[in-house]
Amino acid sequence: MLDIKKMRQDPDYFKKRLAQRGTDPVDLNKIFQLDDKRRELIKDTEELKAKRNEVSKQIGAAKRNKESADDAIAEMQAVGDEISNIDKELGKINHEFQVRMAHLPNMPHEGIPVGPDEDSNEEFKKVGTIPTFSFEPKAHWDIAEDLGILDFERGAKVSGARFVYYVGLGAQLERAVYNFMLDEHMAEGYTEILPPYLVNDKTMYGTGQFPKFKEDVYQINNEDQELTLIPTAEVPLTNFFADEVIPSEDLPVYVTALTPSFRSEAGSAGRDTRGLIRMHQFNKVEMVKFAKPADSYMELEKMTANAESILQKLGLAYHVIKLSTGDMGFSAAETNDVEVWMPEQNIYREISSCSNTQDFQARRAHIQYRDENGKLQYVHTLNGSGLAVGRTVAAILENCQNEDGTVTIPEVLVPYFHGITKITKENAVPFKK
RNA sequence: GGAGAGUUGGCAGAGUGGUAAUGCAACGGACUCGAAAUCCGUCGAACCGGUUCAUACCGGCGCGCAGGUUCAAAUCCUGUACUCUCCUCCA
Repeated sequence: MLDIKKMRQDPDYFKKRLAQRGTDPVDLNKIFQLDDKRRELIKDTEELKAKRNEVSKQIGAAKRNKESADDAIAEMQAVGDEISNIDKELGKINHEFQVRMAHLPNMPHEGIPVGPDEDSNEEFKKVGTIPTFSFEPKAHWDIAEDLGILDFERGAKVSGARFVYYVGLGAQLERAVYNFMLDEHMAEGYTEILPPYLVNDKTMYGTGQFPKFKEDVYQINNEDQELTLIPTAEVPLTNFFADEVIPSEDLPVYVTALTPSFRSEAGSAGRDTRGLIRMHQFNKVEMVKFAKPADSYMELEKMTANAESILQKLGLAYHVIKLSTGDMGFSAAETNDVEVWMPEQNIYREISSCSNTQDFQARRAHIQYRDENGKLQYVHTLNGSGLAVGRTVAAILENCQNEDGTVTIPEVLVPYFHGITKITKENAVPFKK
């Protein structure tokens, strides 16, 4: 949620910057109109309420003295009607104002690339050596199905498209990868959390998924209760401190969690239909930070480095790009995407997205701290994947494949993989005799 | 799932229709070499609107939340969330 007071001070700047993310300036004009009307009505009703409070006090005094107050009461009846009329209209205006405000995306941070879509993103870092193969590298789904460690057919049988079974060393590899990631983040000062996977609407609103992006999620209706399957651990992690004041000596707070993420992928029909890249359910290790405003951009760089460090230790090539105004998510002010090299397609694929939302989510979820003067301020919240686990497994399978169809396990994962160094047809699925 | 109790300021805690006692804490001052104790004073979150460069001041709102009744609601009515206790069930 943006700050209407700041918007009022420089409407043209807000119009210009939000237009760069695709918001029609007409929407802003409507909001400013509503804000004017709103404040006018507030002034009117508050004046009447002040009068009513005044006279009611006199009525009270008169009654105590056993004097008649009938005239004043009659007068206040009329005032009361007027108040309730104005309040009714104010309620409508306010509601529309709030709804429109809630649909406005965050302001882009100064200095990030300006452009309508992903073509304007800027690569600013390239790390690792892109592997070369003496044979034609296979896609991870072919490698995995040949080994029997991923079963997309049975996933479809039991749940539908974009669901999968990990089997044997496939399941163990997934577990090795996320345990490795969690340990790495803990060493960097993150506190591990195991959050709820079902959250209420208020929580979804707090991080900015609602009201605008309801079609992207799975919802559960159980009698009178409506809950949403989390599309990312960012939602329960960021809302951990919702409606709270974080003691300033605790800042910055770093938390991390492994959770499944559930996404309906409405609108992605036909994209990435094979493999682990785009599933309705996938595991992700998420990092979330609560920071003082002055530190938040330094924290964003550190968080991006935490995500990168996982790939470095796994020996995977990647690059980092700064998302343009047109490609950023709704709540973000600035976003770094980390993309890992996928040999079969010969492209980098997103494996982490690290964002600073500044006070955008904190305003929605009411997450504050006290500054040096004891005044309440909104914290800045950051979130980033560290990393998408399924996509990491896919990247390992493709980058570490051998000509004979086996997969060599990155050294750092071996201790997390019961000492196994290679997935072969023989050890992949223990029940296969 | 059933029954009961509760939710008031940073904390404790009164308040059954007349506009939020009191105590602690906090802040300022006096006393003191300084501190403690004591005394005096200030302060009732956050939020919203207005005047102001700002400090500040005025007003609204404010007793879990949302409605309702009333000239007036912490107080009465309806709904609802959460916490606690007991019973029941359960991995």
